[in-house]
Amino acid sequence: MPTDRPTSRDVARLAGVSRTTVSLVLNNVPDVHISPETRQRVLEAARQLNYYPDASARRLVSGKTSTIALVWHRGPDQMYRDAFLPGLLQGATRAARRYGYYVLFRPIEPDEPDDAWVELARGRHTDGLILSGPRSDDTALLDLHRDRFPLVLHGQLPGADIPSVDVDNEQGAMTAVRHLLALGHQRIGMITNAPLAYTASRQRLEGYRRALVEAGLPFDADRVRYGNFDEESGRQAMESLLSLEERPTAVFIASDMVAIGALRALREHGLRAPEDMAIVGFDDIATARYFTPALTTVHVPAFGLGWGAAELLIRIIEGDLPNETQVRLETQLVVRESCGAHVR
Amino acid sequence: MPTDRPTSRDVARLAGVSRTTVSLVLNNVPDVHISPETRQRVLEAARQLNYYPDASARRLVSGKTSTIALVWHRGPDQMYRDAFLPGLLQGATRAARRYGYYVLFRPIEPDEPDDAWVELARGRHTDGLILSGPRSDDTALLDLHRDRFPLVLHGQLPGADIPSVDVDNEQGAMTAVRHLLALGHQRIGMITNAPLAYTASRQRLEGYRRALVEAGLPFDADRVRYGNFDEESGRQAMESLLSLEERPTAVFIASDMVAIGALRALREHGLRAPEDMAIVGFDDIATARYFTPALTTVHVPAFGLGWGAAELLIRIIEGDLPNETQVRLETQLVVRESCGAHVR
DNA sequence: ACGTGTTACTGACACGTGTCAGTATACACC
DNA sequence: GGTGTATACTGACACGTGTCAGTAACACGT
Repeated sequence: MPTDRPTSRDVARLAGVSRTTVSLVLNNVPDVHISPETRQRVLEAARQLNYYPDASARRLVSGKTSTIALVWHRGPDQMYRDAFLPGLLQGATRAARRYGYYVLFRPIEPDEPDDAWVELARGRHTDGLILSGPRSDDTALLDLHRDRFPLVLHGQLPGADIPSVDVDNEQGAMTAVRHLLALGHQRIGMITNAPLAYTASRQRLEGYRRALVEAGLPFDADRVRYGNFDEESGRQAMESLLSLEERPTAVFIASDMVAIGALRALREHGLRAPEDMAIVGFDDIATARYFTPALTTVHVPAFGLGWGAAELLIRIIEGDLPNETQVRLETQLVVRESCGAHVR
Repeated sequence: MPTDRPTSRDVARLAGVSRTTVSLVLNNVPDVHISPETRQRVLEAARQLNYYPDASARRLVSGKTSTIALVWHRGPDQMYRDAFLPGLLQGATRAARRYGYYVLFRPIEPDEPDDAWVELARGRHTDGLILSGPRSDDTALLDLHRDRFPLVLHGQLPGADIPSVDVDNEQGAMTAVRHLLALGHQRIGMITNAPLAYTASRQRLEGYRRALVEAGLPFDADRVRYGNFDEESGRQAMESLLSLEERPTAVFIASDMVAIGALRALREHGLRAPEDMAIVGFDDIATARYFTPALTTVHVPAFGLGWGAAELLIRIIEGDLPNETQVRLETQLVVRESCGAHVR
C-alpha cells in the first residue's frame, strides 16, 4: 500500500479534536468523560478515513505483541506428527483468538539449530511460545523459563517444571487393553508407537503392562515389539509377532500408522482382522475410520490439546497463573471393527 | 520477562560507543566505516548482554513487519481441506523463512464475517496475505487489491486479476483419464470432488471430457455423478453408477476422500477394485497409499503450492513483480493398485 | 468572593529502533 | 599552508501509538 495510510492524527484533524481524544474514543477507555457529540464525530471521522490503528506502533508502546507462536519441531516422525497439525493448530488458533491473540507458526527444520526459535522470544516477536515435538533439554529452553518467559510444552519434558499439555497416554493404553481383555482375550501382544526413548512410548507401554497386571495376567516382554512411527515398522513388528509359537489373539498397537502396517502384514499372511487377530490402535488419525477393517483406536484430542496449550499459555502471559500447570487430557476409545467387538 | 531486557542503548554504553554505531555494526550496514576494534567491542557487548533487537520497534521504524499471513477459510469441506494444511503451511513457511519472513496462521471460522481478515492488512499486521478457501468476491478483497496491498490467492477467483497459485486441475484430470484409456477402458465414468459451483470441480470435469473426446469417445453425462467432499457422497455416487444398465469398467473420482466412499460401495456389492472396476482418484492424501487397494491417484503438490504462494507473494511485496502472476503447478499421476495397471 | 469538584479535553513524553546529516581528526596533494 | 578527501564516529529526528499530568470552563455550596 502506498504511503497514504491514515493515522490517528488524520482522524483527529478531521474530527477537530486532539490525537489523545481519538485514542480515548477508539479504545473505549473507561472512566474518562467524552461528550457524546465528540465521540460521534471521532467515530465518524475514523470510519470515513477507513482508519485502522498501526499494529507495530501499538506493539511498541504497549509492550505486548498479542501474538503467540507455535514452534513445530520436525524430525524423522514427520508424517506421523503431520496428522495432528491441523487439529492442534486450529485448536490453538481458536483459543488464541478468543483471548485476542494471533498465532505465528514456526516449524524448525532438521537442518536448523535446535534452538532457532529463541529469537522469537528474546526479540519480542511473541508474548509466549508453545513448543511441540522433540527437543533436547537444551539450556536455551531452561534459561528462557528461568527468565519467566511464558512457555508451554506440547508433550512432556521429564525433570523440568515447565507447564505442559499432553494426553494421558498411560490411561489411554489401559483403556485399549482393558477393552481387549473384556472381549475375552488372554494373550495380548503390543507394538509400541516408537522407540522407548520417547516418553509417550514408555507411557503407553506402561499402560499396557498395568492393564495386564490388573487383570491378573503376566506381563510378557516376548509379546512386545517396537514400532518406529511409520507403516513399515508396523509390518515388520507384526511379522515378528506372527512367528511366535504362541501367537497372541489380539495386539494393542500404540499408533494408527504402525497399525496400518501391521494390518498389511496380516493380509500378507492370509489372516484377517478381527477374526484371526483383534487390533486396537492409538491416535485416531483422520482416515482411521475408513480403513478395512475400520480401526478401533484411542482417540487423541488434537484440537483440545491445541486449545488447552494456548489457553494455558495465555493465562500465564496475563499473570493469571493457574495452580495446576501440567495438563493431561483424557483420551477416548473409539470402537470400530478391528477389535471384533461388533462381530461377537 | 521482567523489564530487565537490554536495549541497544545498554549495548552502546557497555561498548563505549553511540547507539548509532551499535545499530550500524549489528545490521552490518554496507559502505560505512567502523574500525575493526570498535566492531569487535560492540559485538562482544551485545553477546555479553544477550541482546536481541526489539521486533516491535524495528517494525515501526522500518514500516515492514516481515510477516505474511495464511488466511484459511473453513467451511463445509473442512476435513477435505485439512488434508492439505500441513503441506501447504509448511511449504509456505519454508519459503517465507528463506526470504526472512514469518508466517501468521489465521483461520476464518464459519461464524465469523467473511472479511474478518481485512484488519490483518489494514492494521499493518502483515506485509501480505495468502488467501485460501472459498470466499465470495467481496468488495473488501477487491478494495485491498486496488490499494495495491500484496495478495495471493490459493485457488482461483474467475474474473479478477489477483495473483493466484493453484494446481492445473484440467491437466491432472486428463492425465488420470488417459491412463485409464491406455489400460483399455472404453466405458469410463466420473465422480466429481464437489458440486460444480467449485471451480476446481468444473475444471476436473472438463479434463475428463477432453480426454474422452481426444480419444474419439463420446462424453456421456449419464456416466457422471457429483461428489461433495466426503466419503458418504462417494458411496452414494458409486451406488448410483452401479445401477446403470451399462456399468462403466472404470471410474475417475476427482477426490480421494470421495473415492474411499466409492470403494466401500464396491465392497458392499461384492465387487473388487481393480478387477471389477478400475479406480483413479485425485489429491493423493497422506494415507492413499495405505488403503486396500492402494489408491492410484493424481498427486497434488501441497508443499509446492504453499511454497509457490509464499514466494510469489514475497516477490510482490518486495516490488519484484513477475510478469506471470497466475501460477499453475503440474500434478503427477501416482500409479498404485486401484487402477489395475499392475495386474495386467 | 472563594474554594472545591466535575466535566471535557489536550500537550508532552515514552516505547526502541533505523538513518541522515553532520563533525572531528588525520592524511595527502600541489 | 590551504584545500580536498577519506575515515570513524555521533546527535537528532522519525515511525504512530498509549497514557499521564495538567488545564480551562463551569457548576455549586457557603
